[in-house]
Amino acid sequence: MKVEYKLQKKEKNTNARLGKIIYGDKEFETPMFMPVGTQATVKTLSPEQVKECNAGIILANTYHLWLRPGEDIVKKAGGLHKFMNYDGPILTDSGGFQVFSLAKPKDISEEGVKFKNQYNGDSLFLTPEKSIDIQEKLGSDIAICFDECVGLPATYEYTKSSMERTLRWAKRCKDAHKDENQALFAVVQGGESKELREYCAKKLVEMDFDGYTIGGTSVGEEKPIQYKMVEYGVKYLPEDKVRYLMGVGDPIDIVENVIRGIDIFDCVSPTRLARHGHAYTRYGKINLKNAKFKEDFTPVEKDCDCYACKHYTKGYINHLIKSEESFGATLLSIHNIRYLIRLTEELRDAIKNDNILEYRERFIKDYYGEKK
RNA sequence: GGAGGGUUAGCGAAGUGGUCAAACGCGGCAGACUGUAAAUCUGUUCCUUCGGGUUCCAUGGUUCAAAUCCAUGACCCUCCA
Repeated sequence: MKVEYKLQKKEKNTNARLGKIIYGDKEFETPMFMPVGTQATVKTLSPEQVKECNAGIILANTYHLWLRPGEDIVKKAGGLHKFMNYDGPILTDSGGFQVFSLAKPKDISEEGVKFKNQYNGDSLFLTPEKSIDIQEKLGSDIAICFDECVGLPATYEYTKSSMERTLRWAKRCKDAHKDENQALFAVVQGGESKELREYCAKKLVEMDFDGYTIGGTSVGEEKPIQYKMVEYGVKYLPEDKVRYLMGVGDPIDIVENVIRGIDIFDCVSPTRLARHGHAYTRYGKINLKNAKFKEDFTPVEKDCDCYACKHYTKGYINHLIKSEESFGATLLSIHNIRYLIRLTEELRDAIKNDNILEYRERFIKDYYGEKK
């Protein structure tokens, strides 16, 4: 089902925006956080648990589902929604991040990117057309143009030529894309360069996509650089189209980038950190594996409304994580996802009240201040 | 009663004269993690006032030097009576 974006309100003092994603008869407010479910599952959670966190869109991955179980099988199953039993909107990433995380520079050509199947060693070749074909077969609601996510540091020359190729790939994706029920978003690249980011954004807007994403961040850059990349990327994007910052999910980064005009975020960290025993809290990140929590029979966060905080204690979760019981990862994933979604809910309120700068100040004081 | 084998750090287990404060695994204690090659990875784990000190069942011995060789004892395991 094709999603639609409506801008509702702009915050008075910043570029922050309140909007909504319309999905059939359902509506989801933005800014929003999308939980990541790479392999057609948000790791350790059932779709019911994901929804209980008040999640809207979730993200799945073209590359992984291409390799396993294969897009034809998902299609045969009735599409991604039926396959994984999720009736909310689903976005598929194009495999562009895997160009960064899995492929070597020599594997990338104008035509596409060579991969080695990690499960059986087969040679694989992903192209813009192939990525779109897979995403159409998967039946996601939002497809992403195949891009190259460039790691940092990178030379200006490489960043420029890669970005130009990403633009050509975006055109090929648009030409290949046929499914009218599926939205297609394009990725702004251009590394740390103002000139390249702005150029890329303008060119993509000329091609006219359903939404735009800022890519090439969350690759290990310093925070101020990330914020600049977003500012450059967002500047020439149309107001009536949704803006998604790919891979970003550190709480402070969500606050800072909402202020800069981002509507959607995704990040693996709430679920990965959960599996590794960490929890986000208003007063910073805590490691539930630490011995000091063994006899702490209070919830992870006392005023959190998530299932884990309503029913379980730090001491119990410490026990589960130390015993490698998967329920520990489930509880912390629920908490961390709910934490980030709650953060976006608070940011939406701040936009409604035109006091997002005050919100940021309070957030930083709490999150990075003296630990309680 | 006889014949073998064994006892090493919190646990399991290497090491069989010097390069051994002693591999490795587990456990413990910490740390990292940003469009998921990640329920993974890294550090650390006898004591220390960082000079050093005290270890490899116990005691005695051989040797310049012993976890390693010898003697005796304790305990454990297997087999034979």
